[in-house]
Amino acid sequence: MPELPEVEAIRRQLTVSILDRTVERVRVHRRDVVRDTHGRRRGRLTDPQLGVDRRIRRVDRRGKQLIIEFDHGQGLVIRLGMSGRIEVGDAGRRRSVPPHRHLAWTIAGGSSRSTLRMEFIDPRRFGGIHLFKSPEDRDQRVLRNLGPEATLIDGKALGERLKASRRAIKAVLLDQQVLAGIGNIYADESLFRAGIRPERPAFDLNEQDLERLAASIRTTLEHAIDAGGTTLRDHRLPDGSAGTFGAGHLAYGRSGQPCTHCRKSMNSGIVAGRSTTWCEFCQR
DNA sequence: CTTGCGTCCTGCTCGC
DNA sequence: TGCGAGCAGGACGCAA
Repeated sequence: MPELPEVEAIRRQLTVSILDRTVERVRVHRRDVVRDTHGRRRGRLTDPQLGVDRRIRRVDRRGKQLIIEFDHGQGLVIRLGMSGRIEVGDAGRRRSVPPHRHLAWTIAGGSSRSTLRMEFIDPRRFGGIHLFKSPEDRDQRVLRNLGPEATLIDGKALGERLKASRRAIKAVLLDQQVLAGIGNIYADESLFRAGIRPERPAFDLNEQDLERLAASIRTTLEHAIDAGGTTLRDHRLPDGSAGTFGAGHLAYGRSGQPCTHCRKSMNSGIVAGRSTTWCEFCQR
């Protein structure tokens, strides 16, 4: 589930807990979730690559990927896939090991703070961790094909990205090369809020449509970030709390329920190969 | 260039 | 109550 808002909410919490702290050790419980700098799943993994004895100097995000950079320039690009999450807690506190925990970092607390444990957990394993050896390596290799951040898009830039595409607008919004960060939930939410049908060909949108769509993408994502994202099932913030934006959904998951605008029943079907919910009357 | 499909996985929900 | 089918936030690769 993690789309941009979920990952950004995770990033903000992580910044508070782990930024500027030093990694003491790492345990790899499932090495095939990690891709080394050659993109291989079974290459050698070394402590320095995973940040041991290094200070965490940046916690960033690009689209749906979380980025942790250490003070020697190496770092991790974490993709959460469908079911991935990052958990951070007090290392001293004993508790049962969560199932599907693939990596665990122990992070020093410094003079007056407690030692932390940060874990990567991903039951379905659609997610994974890509190692990079420098910020340039990260941008050129791991994050190469990502479009501009969805939070920053405006109507003009969106129009340029769509060009004369005949693809359904929803398919285009889901394409990370066009726009980075939108997934199935926020595609439906943004299109509903902009009053645009998901199956409409991208080239059919005029300037005004594009402005409305770009604006609804930005505001929908902002509100979702502030709510900690949407927790349908798996998404959790690092401290274990859930995102509450689900209560604010106007489209996603509301099939058969009344449209919040015209009160008629919301439609659903498959668009761009994904389950899609929209209002037949309010979206044109 | 497109779309449409299957694939990678686990686990939850629904209908019989 | 039990069991299997279907479906899920994502992203690839392949065939047509």
